[in-house]
Amino acid sequence: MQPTSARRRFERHLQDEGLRLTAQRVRVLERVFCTHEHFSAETLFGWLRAEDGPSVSRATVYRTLELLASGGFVTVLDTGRGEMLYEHSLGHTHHDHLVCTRCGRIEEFREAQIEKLQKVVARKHGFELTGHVLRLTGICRSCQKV
Amino acid sequence: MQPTSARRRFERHLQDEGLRLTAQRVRVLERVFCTHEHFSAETLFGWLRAEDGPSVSRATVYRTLELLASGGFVTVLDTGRGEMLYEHSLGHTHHDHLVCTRCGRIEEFREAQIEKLQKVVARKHGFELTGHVLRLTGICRSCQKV
DNA sequence: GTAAGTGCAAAACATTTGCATAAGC
DNA sequence: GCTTATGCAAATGTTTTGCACTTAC
Repeated sequence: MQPTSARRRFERHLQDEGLRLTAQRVRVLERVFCTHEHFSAETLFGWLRAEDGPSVSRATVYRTLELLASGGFVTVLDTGRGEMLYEHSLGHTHHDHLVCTRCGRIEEFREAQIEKLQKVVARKHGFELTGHVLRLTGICRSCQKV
Repeated sequence: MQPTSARRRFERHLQDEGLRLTAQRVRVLERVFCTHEHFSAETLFGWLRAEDGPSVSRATVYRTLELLASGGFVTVLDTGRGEMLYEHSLGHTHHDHLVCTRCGRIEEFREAQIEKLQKVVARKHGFELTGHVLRLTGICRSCQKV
């Protein structure tokens, strides 16, 4: 998905929800769609600060990330160490992560069968499934050689 | 696993690692093995405070939980809400969790088929699998009614 | 006796919030 | 103009840390 297309969608989303289109919201959205890495709110705030100076406040970065997450523009990935990571999600199909505990390398995977089984488990427990975190940890191919 | 047996193992573990057996460490271990619930460091600190008064400091609770986790006496469960939960793990078979995002309720499940698929995914990516985090989030039966 | 462990309070850290000001619609 | 969004700084909540004191070995 192109950044411009993301922006157009975002503008439509704001309008649909009766929210205002502000320079800060647009700037956050565009910066988010400039990167394919995973990033934290704090990291994003740092990027904006470095690139534009004090154009968007820390509070607004947090508030806008929440807005983007609820609108499906970014997905949240819980690292398991007290901070949330984000990644833009338009044009990305859902995936989970494999993390190398030695070098930190992150690979993505898709496994429909696992998704299906998760639904079965949730139903069995009477839960209405809203999301999941699946992170496989291990040693990647190149670290195994060392 | 009986608390006394856990304690014996713990004492052996400390000796093996050249660590000291202190009243605080024993008290934390015993309190941990008294409950089958999931608990946070803060909750555990509260229990100890309520039951014995100021017998173990907050810092020591945190430090001892880390010690217990690294020794495999407790496992850590990341709730995704900025706090870590713990549960004692001796004598428990492996399981994953369902978390209700409304009331915080946690249920355990075991699903061999998912575990098997995880191994397949890891092999496909050339990873040597060492662990995983699988947490399903949703709305539990009683919260759905409200 | 000495190194490891503890307690305390302060610091660190990510995130949230109250409220006055600014700005979209 | 009315209401929402922003910025700031202070508050929050959990976890970590520096350091003097205590204690297991």
